[in-house]
Amino acid sequence: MNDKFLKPYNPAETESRIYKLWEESGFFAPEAHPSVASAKADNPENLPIAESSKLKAKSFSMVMPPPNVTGVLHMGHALMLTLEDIMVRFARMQGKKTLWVPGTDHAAIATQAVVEKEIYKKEGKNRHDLGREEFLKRVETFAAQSHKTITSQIRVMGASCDWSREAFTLDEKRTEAVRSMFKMMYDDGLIYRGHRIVNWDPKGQTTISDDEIVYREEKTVFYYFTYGPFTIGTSRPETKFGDKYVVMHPDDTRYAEYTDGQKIELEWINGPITATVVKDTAIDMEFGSGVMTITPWHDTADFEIAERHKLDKEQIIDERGKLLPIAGEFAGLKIADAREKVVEKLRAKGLVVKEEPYTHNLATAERTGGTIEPQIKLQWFVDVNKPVKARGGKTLKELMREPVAGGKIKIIPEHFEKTYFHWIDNLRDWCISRQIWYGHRIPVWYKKHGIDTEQEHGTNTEMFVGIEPPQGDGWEQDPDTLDTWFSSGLWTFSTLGWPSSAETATAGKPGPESDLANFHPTDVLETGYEILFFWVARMILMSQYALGVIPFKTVYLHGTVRDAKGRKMSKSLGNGIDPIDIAQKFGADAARMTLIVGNTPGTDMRISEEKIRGYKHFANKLWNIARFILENTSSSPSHLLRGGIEGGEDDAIVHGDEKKLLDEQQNLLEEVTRDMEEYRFYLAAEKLYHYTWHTLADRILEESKTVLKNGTPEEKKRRMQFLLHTLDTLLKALHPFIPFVTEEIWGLMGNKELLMVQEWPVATNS
RNA sequence: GGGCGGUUAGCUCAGUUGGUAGAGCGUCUCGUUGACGUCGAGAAGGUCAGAGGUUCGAACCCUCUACCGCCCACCA
Repeated sequence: MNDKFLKPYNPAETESRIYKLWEESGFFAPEAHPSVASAKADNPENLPIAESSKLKAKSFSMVMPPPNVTGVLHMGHALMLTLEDIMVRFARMQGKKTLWVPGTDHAAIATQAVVEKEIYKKEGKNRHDLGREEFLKRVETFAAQSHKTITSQIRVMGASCDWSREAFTLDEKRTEAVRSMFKMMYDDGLIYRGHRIVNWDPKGQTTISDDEIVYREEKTVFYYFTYGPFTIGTSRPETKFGDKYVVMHPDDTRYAEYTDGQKIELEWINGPITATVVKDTAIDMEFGSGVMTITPWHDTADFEIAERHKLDKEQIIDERGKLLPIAGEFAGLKIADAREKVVEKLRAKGLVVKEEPYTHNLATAERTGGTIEPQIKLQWFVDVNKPVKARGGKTLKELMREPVAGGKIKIIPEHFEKTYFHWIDNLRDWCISRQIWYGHRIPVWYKKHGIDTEQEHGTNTEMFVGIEPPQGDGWEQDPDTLDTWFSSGLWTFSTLGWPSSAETATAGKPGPESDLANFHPTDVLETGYEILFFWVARMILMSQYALGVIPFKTVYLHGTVRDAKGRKMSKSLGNGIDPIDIAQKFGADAARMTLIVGNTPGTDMRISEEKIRGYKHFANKLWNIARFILENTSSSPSHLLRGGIEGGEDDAIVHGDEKKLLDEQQNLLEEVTRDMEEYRFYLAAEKLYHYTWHTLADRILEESKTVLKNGTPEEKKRRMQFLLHTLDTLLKALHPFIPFVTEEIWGLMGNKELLMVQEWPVATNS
């Protein structure tokens, strides 16, 4: 027996050494990367398991949700890595050709916001002070540093991913993919440019998507003003300057005497105006006075009414949140200041009817906290309702909905499918342009042939959409960048060689030897439920559209990791538990076990250091079990003892007590295997934990003490065979969950091959 | 306003197709230092949120109610 067993298990001394061993073995890579002829990554056929397994031809693939290069990993990442690594190690031990592609996400707006904040804090400068080029340099430096930290942290957690295929959402290959996709969608008429009302974040100076909005409850005042013969209600007096349409429901008997299109002279904020009556069913007769004026430039609902009736739209507020000249004496004022002053003036004019307290939800930007000010802007959109010829005339919405509705994609837990459908059914066109600098610049170039009347590009501008910049002089690239989810939507196939591998193929089918052919669709997509819409839906959209296939067969959604009190872990609360810290203190195995046991999919979980400490003890318990077994079997030649279990000349073990114990063990393993195949890792882990501690250690080892002391030579031998066999088996079964300590023990037992590529102890169907 | 989830032992949570409730931690008692930087044996502790229904039988299925949480939403 190795002397190491005389001391308690020491994860800190063990884990990094073991990871290195794995990484250098080349077994993380299922086969040579098409573009990398690394000596370490070209030996899949040497996988001991691949030789013997009937499942040799099967593959298992998964892409890692790329962590944002905004800093460091948190517990949520640790959970993700653990779950995925369990699936991957399980598949590998089943003899499947297993690929797990790691990567990181440039996370456009999130990363830019972090760097901007940092620069402002240190130097008091904003990005415009630095200029685009210099600023991007800073972001890239930060991202590179962050990338380095993150990839080393992924290793700490024990993730057995294929580093030879690592990707970044903003690297060269992914850029090619993004541009190809943009062009493809543009050529299909799915991407268009238009004046639409968008969510403008005055603080971040950019457009954001509907999904990046968070609503905050705000107490304000609801005003009733006299507007000619009407009383109108509003919570936003400062936008009312341009209001020249007064809208009511066509069925409202109170206003039956007014007709659609009727002109009315009335006194308003800055003097007399002519208002036009509009009848529209969007009006809620019950709310306020049943009459409102509209501000199409700064309100989504108003914009839609204006579109329906072809009304004029005027901008009242500028991009910085200040009033424009249309506001007369109030021009240049900030919204908050203007509000009071406008009310004051109206009050002086005797036009204020009443004021009442009012609570509503204020839209704010998730990243910057700025109050969203809707604006009409020229933006790029993805049309989700336009039939796609190449896909049988189905719309993107339908392409997203169908595979989930038809069961081709299974979401775990199932109830999220409802949420998914609800989201899709309410989906509007996706605004993909962002006025930020960090990200994929929109692959569109403009050339002016004259002066346009508008500040933006108009009819005198030629436009070029392509993968490479156009030839010739005078072309200028669109200054905007793409929504980060546009590039992450391609992740399942942009990481597997699309579009270049697709080009070499015929009839739209990827070349036979490419990663795309071998590994796409991927098997599982594992991620947090909070990005079901952002990401999962977009991946389905992109893959269904571009390749005509689903991106993955199963979506496993995990919950949020919370602190012991159930609060979200956050920097501002300072209640975060650093997974790397934990791994150093208790071992990555302990952290993994804590994150898995009892953690059902889609449900939030709480963790605390005490919990993790408990699982550190588990690793040590296993360590001592091994020590006991090795100590008590070392007197006999181990090859003799091991031979017995498989039958052979000496099949003593299948008799007597050991037979019962073996059956019990086999039943447990079959149950665990079923749990693994059906994604109940929380149960599998718990059952193995329980068996190890309370069946093997507490019961079997205790009984064995007597047998080994007082039994006949035959009984002793049988018992030793059983114990060694059990240790072998249990190490294999526990390996996906606690890979480090099991690999370490396995090695100390004198095994030459790595545990990570041993065959799973139970035959499986999948 | 719409949708979804939760409510099970002091705490954190399981309970896979309905068969009179389980784990971890904690608490209490006893025992252990020749596998165990400790471990073991045992104990206490739950009318499974409430009400009604289906069933031979319900934590689990159906209806309603209460409370908590989350997501979505353009009521000016």
